[in-house]
Amino acid sequence: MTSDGLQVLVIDDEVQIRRFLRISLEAHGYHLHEAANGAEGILKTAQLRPDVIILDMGLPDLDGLDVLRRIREWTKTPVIILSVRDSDQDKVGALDAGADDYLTKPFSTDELMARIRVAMRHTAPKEEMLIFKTGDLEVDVTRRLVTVKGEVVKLTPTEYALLRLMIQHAGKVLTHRQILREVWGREYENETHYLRVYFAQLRQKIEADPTRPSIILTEPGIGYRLVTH
Amino acid sequence: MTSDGLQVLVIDDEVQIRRFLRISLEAHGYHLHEAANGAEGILKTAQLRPDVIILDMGLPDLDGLDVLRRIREWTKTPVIILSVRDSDQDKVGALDAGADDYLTKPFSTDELMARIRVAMRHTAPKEEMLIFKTGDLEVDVTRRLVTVKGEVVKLTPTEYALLRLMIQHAGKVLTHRQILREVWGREYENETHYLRVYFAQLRQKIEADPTRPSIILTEPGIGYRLVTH
DNA sequence: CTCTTTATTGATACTTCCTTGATGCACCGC
DNA sequence: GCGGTGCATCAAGGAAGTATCAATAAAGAG
Repeated sequence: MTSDGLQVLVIDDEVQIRRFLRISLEAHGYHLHEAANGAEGILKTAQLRPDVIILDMGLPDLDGLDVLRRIREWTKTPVIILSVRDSDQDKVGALDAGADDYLTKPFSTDELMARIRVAMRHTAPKEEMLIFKTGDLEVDVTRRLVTVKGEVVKLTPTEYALLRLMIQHAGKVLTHRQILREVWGREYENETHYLRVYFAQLRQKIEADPTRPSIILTEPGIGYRLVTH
Repeated sequence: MTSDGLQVLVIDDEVQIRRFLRISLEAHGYHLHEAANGAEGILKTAQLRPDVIILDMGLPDLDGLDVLRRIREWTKTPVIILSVRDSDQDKVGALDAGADDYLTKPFSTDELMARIRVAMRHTAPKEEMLIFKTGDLEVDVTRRLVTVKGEVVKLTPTEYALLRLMIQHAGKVLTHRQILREVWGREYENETHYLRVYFAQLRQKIEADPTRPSIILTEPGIGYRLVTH
């Protein structure tokens, strides 16, 4: 379970609860933000775009339900309610107002963590097609598929890493040093011969006329550059 | 809130509970289906494609968790767990196995209804691939049935898990690491030898010419890819 | 418990890729 | 011209990765 970098916003006025949640959440690899009242919670939701919101119903300024409704006006970010109130009315009201879950205090850390994971699952991982194109070359980064004029081209791991790096910095000149460091590692910084060999191989595979490169250009004495059309 | 025509499948062996739920759910406009044990539940899930499943953990034939896992092999239909057990372990186990919610008996009708509505909100209107085809290969994930040129092929549990993973990410390259982590577990991440053995076996069973694979391709130094024709 | 199936481990032949050196070309200053 | 520098290309040997067979250990069915 890799929860690294996932942002959680806790909206709760009680310092102890926030501290408690900070310890638990950070132990599980989440990144935590805090808001001590409803207005701040709404503001930070808009600013930070968290992946999950944990909302206490008992806030000093606004009613928890109002906060939830304000948030639901423009985002579907999962909201997990914490509350001391255990009545059906409260639960149904919150859930129908757009909450994704409702936990009654006192709650167990493990259960909260599990329910956060459930909420995370519901945020659909938007799988966008990352396809880079220039001239006849097409690189589908999500599938690791390279085609030239529609024909699939087989690249070795190193060749692909090289092309990938050039695409990542398309248009910019990358120095010999930078390329060697990124693809081979710091200790290969002076092996400029590798570059000659591999750029030659790469051009052989992706350039229409390898002797007259149109995609990856040589910047003599500096490095290489992948052009964007 | 129009819940007309929405299909709910209740998997529970207790007649009283089923009757109770029938009354409550039909009063709210849902259409209810019943299954009295785990096997029937799995079968009806595949046949009826309900919009929500209510699953009791205490079934006569199978463990509720096993039923959940079987269902989760091929569909993301929301599952709400009912259970007499209230421990963190049970809750966390079920939620991490793919459940969307967990209610402890006795529960209130209103809360269950509200949580069903939440589950309904989460149903993404997305097309699921229940039978995967490529070339001569056909895999029915709801029945765990694999055929090549119409002939049924017997796969071991591990072989099937491997094939299913590849299908789930059809077209993409899966790294050795990813495959090992998903099929065998995190602690097997470096046992690349397993991949060799099992992909060889799998190809023996599903490829027309195992020496010249056309379905599962090797990406040397990276991993494997299942092609989509 | 015995028999059957499946998982794991080892050995070996094979393929692909990386690394390295040799060679030729182009450009520049002297 | 001449020698130097940087770049492109080719090819060979070794290193790393892969396919396959087979034997043993472990797990599951009856």
